[in-house]
Amino acid sequence: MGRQPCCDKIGLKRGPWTIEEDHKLMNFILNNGIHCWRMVPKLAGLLRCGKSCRLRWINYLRPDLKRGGFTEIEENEIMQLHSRLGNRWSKIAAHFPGRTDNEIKNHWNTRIKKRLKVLGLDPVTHKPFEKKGSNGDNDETTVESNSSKGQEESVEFKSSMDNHARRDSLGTEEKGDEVELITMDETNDLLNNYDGWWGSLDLGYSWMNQEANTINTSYSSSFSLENSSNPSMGESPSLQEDSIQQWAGSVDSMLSWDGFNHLEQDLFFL
DNA sequence: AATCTTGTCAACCGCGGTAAT
DNA sequence: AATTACCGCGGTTGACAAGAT
Repeated sequence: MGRQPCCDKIGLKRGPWTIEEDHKLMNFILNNGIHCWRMVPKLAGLLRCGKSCRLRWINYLRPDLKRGGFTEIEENEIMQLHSRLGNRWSKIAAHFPGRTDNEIKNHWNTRIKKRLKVLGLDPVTHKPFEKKGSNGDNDETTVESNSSKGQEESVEFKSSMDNHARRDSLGTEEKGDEVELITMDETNDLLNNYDGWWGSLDLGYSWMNQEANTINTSYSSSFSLENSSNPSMGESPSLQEDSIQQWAGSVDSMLSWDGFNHLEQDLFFL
């Protein structure tokens, strides 16, 4: 019955991608576009599953990717969007051309989340923590302004994040996807708080982000495309041919993506 | 200098919705 | 209509690097 299996999954390579594999995948997509991910590894001569190829393309090889650290503006926007959308990273990423959901998710989990905690804000609800006891451990709950409604909202939000089905029941419209976590007044307070604590957080942060911004800008000017949408399923390869060829030229001139990445990181932390 | 701890991020896993048969 | 695979998403893991001891 049903469909044919995409691959037998036997003898498929896993783990980090090599430069050679990257080039094979890039060359294939540049020449053929993407019509069906399950066919990509076969046609490109890769011992990977289509899923792995898709992930590698989206998160690393895509020509319109914006690399480097997040700017303060971007981080603020991520927090604002997260307060509205929750952990729907793909929705959040849609607001940041050149950024991947994985990148934003990682940044959230490794940086922003911790900063919120340091400031006594619950990364899930974006509201202040209330210490349950005086033992100083992480046993924290969220303050809900003595509002039972607020408690319900908080609980609902948490469960909604755990329930995948809910995310799709909200509809495809952007507005429909937004979780009503907090009221508009609360949102304004939240944004004001963000402005306040971002300004006072760490003194070195602003210049660090400026550095990152500079690098991002210079990188983007070299590699970003006028049309930032990536060649995707069902899209004609010719749509972005010029841009992609331009990008491909740039890629070929690099020793490797990894090499460039490390160079960029070195510059970033100078 | 060696070891341990912490931070970062690429890649994988598993799930739900959708499409193909 | 039922079954099965594909796609996209979010959660999690593990390798590596950097910093601390």
